[in-house]
Amino acid sequence: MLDERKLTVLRAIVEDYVSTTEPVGSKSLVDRHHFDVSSATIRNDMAVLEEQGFIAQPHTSAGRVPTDKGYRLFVDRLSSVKPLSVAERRAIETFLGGAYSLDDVVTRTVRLLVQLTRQVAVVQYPSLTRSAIRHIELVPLAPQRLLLVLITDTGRVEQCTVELPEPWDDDSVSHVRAVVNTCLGGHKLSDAAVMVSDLAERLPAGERVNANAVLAVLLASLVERNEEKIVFGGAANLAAHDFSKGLREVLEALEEQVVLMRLLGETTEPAILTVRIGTENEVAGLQSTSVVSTWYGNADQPLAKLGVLGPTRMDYPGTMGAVRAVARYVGQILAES
Amino acid sequence: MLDERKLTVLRAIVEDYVSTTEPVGSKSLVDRHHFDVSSATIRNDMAVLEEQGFIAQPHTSAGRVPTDKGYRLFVDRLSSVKPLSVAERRAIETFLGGAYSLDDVVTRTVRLLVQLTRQVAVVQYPSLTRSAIRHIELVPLAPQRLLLVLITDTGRVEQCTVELPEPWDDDSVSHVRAVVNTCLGGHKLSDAAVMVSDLAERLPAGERVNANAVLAVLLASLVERNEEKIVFGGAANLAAHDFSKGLREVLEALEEQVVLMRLLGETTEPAILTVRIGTENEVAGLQSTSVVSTWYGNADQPLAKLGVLGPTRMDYPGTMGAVRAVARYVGQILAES
DNA sequence: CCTTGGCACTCGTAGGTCCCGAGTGCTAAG
DNA sequence: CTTAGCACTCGGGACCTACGAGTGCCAAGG
Repeated sequence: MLDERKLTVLRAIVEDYVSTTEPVGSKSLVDRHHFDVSSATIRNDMAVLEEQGFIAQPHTSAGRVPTDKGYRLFVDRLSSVKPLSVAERRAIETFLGGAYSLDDVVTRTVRLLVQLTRQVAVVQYPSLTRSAIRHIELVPLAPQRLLLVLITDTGRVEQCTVELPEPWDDDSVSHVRAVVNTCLGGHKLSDAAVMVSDLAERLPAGERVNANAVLAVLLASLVERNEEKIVFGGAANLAAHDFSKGLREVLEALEEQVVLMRLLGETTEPAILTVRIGTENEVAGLQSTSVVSTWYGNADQPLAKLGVLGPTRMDYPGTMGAVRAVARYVGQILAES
Repeated sequence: MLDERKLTVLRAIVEDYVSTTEPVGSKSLVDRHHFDVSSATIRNDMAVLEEQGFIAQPHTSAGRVPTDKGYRLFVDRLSSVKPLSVAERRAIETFLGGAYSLDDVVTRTVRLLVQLTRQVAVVQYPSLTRSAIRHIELVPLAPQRLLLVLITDTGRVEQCTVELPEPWDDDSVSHVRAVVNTCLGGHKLSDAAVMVSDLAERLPAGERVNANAVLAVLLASLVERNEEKIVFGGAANLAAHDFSKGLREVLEALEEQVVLMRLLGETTEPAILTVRIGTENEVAGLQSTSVVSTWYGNADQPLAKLGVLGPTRMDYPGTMGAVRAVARYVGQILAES
């Protein structure tokens, strides 16, 4: 139903519109891309494309603009991910290589994506439950209060104060700390729950009450509350693309943790780029934006997701290239540490 | 040179303009505030106020708008900080009371300020150098690499990986950890530098090389790099106030750590509210905004600064009230833990 | 010297009209 | 199926006008 040329026309429309921001007409189309047919023929093709819902005209007598469905077809069949230049790759490598902690890696990743795509970047911290316990530290604050610090193998450091049912001396704390670390160290946080009963048996009765309180907080509050940690950057780039009215709406959505999570939530398989275009996006207020996202981490062990958000009129091949490249490097960097 | 009534007129102009967003004329002024003089008299007063540079007219024949100088006079002499309502105070108390970690306190503080003022909130983490060392943890990652975790009495937890000149076994690590903590624990980070030489003497020669590497990183990199940590929120509120052109500029500035720091940098004395209006602000790109900021922490021991940023046309008394109240509660919350 | 009513003047905004041109759809011929 | 030709549409810019809020000034009165 759509012959080769019509697809080429659609691709040309998308490319022109993305680069000029203006509805593209049949005439300028034949000029810019040297089609060997006349503008009238292109007009006929465009009529068909419009009938099928791939393009639309904003005003009766203006050029055509791609619809979400049109972008979808473009992304699926008419374009390929654009690899980064050598210079860009080297820039990523050196920039991310200089990171000295997980926080730093994440912050730099956001800035990198913002820089490369000139859009909004969203990066999730490695999932807690998918991480393994590297160390658990208990720092006494008061007789019945201590600071619980969890360090994972992915570099996350989460803290939480715990109120104890009974007073505790330093020796008990040290002992429990040692036992907890030998028992749970190296295990995934998602598996830790089942090992707790086992752990309690190794402790003298006098230490169990408090130890249980600590473990309860560790598994219930600390992990649950911090499981999803996510940051974004590049909001200034939204102001450039004229979002007409929606800017405030978009900014509001971005500042909601929950929304950000849902934004990346649909990212399905690891190592695959997910693209959600306009209304495909379920989040209200972001239906005039597109999201390109993917997992990062080792192929066999995905850690979390990252992505880029911009107007539906975005450079998909370029954005996809940047997201893919950055995700790979981040996975690499984190695997080393 | 400015009699009582002229000041009242200025106050009325500021208040009207802030609430209506529209230039205010002599006629509407006498209506809204029941002056017992005619509009002609007010006009004369306004002419004087304009001559002195406190107000200006956007177009030849429009009402008057306060200048930065006008706002300055208003803040200094014509208004007083507006205390929060009882309901608001209670809301602050319960909301901040539920925080379980420093990160959480800071995040909640930002959201609170955004909520209360409907503007942009900026909150600094407690200064590292002003904090005392509560605990230092060394987690071996590899024979020649370990993770250094610093926990301060203000609840900050900073991490950093350290490359060691020589391989280290677990016993050495434990020993050094113990010595470091007994020597440095409880001392201010700003004082820690001088104690390091003392510390080295307590260690066997074989452990000194690595211990020195760790301490160097602790004092040089970790503290320095993270000394200033600062977050903001409420960017969506900028979109509401029409910043005409400058929105992008403002957003860009806010995303720069350095700029944020300079923004609060001028906040002078603890317990005093600092207000910087429009061009008083040195940061380029934020010269059409005002900043209300203050220190938080105990009166005798300020921890860091927080503030609110908005258009010069802002509700100063209300904003100042919110900033002051929130700063007090945050100081209180952090003092407890 | 301050206040006030009166009045002419300014000028930005809103609404209306006109024209241009890009872009379209249709038709008839190749 | 392609193409040239042509009538048609309609958004946007240029231009104009009327309106009215708001001003500055002046001369008279307290």
